[in-house]
Amino acid sequence: MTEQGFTTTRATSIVGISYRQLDYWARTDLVRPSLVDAAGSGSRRLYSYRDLLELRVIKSLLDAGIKLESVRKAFNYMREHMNGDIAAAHLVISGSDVMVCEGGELIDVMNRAGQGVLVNVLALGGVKLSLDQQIRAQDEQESREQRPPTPIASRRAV
Amino acid sequence: MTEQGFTTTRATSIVGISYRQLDYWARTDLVRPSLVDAAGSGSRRLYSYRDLLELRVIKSLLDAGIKLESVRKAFNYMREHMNGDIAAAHLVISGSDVMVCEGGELIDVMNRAGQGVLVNVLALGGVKLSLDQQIRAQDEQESREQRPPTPIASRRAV
DNA sequence: GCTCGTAGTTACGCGCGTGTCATCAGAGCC
DNA sequence: GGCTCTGATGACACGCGCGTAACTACGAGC
Repeated sequence: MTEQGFTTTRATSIVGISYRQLDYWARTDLVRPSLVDAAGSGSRRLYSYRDLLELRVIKSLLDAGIKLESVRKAFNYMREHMNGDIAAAHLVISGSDVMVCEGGELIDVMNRAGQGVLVNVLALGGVKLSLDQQIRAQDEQESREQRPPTPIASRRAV
Repeated sequence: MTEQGFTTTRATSIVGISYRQLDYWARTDLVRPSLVDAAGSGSRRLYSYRDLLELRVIKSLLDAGIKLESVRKAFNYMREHMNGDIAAAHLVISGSDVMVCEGGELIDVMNRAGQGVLVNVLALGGVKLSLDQQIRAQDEQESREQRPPTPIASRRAV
């Protein structure tokens, strides 16, 4: 199921960002497609599920009002310190520090917030859930659009 | 003590931002000096202690990588919902929601983070503390510079 | 080999400041 | 009062980051 990888257009609609934004992020090394990278005009990028997860996390951070510059720093760190089990972890950003930690350590982190430093917390499990949900929704919609003949008419309505 | 209000230059050195930044914030209505606002070229702004507190909070948010746009929204809300006892409160920003709440409710907030939404937490007490500390430090330095004769020589060194 | 869709590229806009200079209020001096 | 001196405000142009619009170029699949 879910054929190998995601094209840029599928990625944009699943993650909820524009093509230009995704393109810009790829060019500026924020998230490069890990399956197939672009190789000159006319080639096609191909994103992995993991890539989508990262893209979704980034979108969450941006939506929460974090500057892209901070996001870049956070991901430079995250890429080195993530060993698989994303689901239960929390991403914590505090000033220039970034951490990925489990629920228990969270209380710890909150104490650091006492010093007058702002702390950002994002549960990665929740992000993964909503991403999966979105992928399923898109799959359904696509098969609904392709199987019943309802042919060109619906396309022209746009 | 601490004569009535703070001039812009004192405010910048206490809060730790540039004059142009403070000026920009005043012009764009982020933080206006509540004691004396500018009244044409040549006039002088005068900031209250409360203003400095706000400025410091804003700096904390920016240092943590929050976009100024989000900061503006947060303050529009905060100004309506702050009734004095800042010390024990936490400022919480989550997506487009802003809250000011006490320690107990924090656990509650952390649960919201489970949904895959990012949560920003800032302890206002800590901010106040470090602000007071900074003001004292500046006061001391100033009296050290003015009392002992060590006259023009030290100024020329610049 | 032709079309379609994606990548590449350039110019542009907006937000957030910064550099710079003219302008002007107020303090101090005469 | 009139004068200069100081230093803050106003204003305007500019730079950087983050995209977007619009157009070109090119590869893949029919």
